[in-house]
Amino acid sequence: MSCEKDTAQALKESGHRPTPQRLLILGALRHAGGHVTAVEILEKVRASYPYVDISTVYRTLTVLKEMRLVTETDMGGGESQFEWAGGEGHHHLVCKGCGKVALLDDQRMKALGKGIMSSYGFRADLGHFAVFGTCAECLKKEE
Amino acid sequence: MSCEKDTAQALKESGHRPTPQRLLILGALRHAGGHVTAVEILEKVRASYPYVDISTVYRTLTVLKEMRLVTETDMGGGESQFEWAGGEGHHHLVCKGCGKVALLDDQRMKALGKGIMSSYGFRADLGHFAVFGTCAECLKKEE
DNA sequence: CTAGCTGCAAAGCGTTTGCACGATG
DNA sequence: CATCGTGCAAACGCTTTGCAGCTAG
Repeated sequence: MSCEKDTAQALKESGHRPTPQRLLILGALRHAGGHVTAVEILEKVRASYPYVDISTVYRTLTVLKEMRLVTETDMGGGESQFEWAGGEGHHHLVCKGCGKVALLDDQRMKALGKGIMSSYGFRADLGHFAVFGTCAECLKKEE
Repeated sequence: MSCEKDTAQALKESGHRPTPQRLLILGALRHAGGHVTAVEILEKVRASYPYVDISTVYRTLTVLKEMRLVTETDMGGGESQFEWAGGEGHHHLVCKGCGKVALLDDQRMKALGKGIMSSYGFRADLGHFAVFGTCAECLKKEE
């Protein structure tokens, strides 16, 4: 796979060492295909490299966030969710009632971002967004 | 002021006792005119009633959230922000660069909420929302 | 050789919980 | 008087930090 090389290169160029731990963490993030918590990353990485520490995961995530390769989102439950920043932005409708998470199409958010930019000159970081509320099912139950 | 009586009434009706601590916490929230953290509430309350504990603040906030008198928002910094749910909804543009917070008008968000409802049947809780990004000033600096 | 990175352990932070005492209706 | 609420202290979960040893350039 060439992607491992690419990210190794990216790390080097920004003055960081491409250690095995970092590459494994990167791999875990890329193959997750969605959000993962720091602990989930740890578990995935430990499958092939058992002596990795949670602090290394956090430190690596900090580096990757600085490089804008990874995004962090707080979805309300105390733990942060991390995600590979490669794909198209996508957003979440988090139901406060049942905890289910649905996806929200990107179009609507892009339009919002454009509007904010033209009105305020503020570049909204809408690559990954969580909207809280109540889903259709729980709305029914409320009555 | 009649508002104290009103909230005392509201507490009673939902089966909770209007204790002095609760009324003080309510007052602190109402007079804050914006977001406050649990600790800020504690400090305000202690000014007139020194032996209040942070756990009481949290417990009261839980009750008030259930009664929908108060909203909670996570603005990224680890601490939650609480706010009196009386006024019009308002939203925040939080700059990741300088940490400044600007206001975003409600109209745009209301439109978003309507769209989400009609497409997904999901009632978005957009009463108080935080959008992260980069402000105009920091965008300039980036170059 | 001299950075930088790691694992381990311990601390930090906001928040929650167990418990006995006190206040409320 | 039975219940609910409180203060205190301790625990909690996620994240960060200090430190000594190791590793890569």
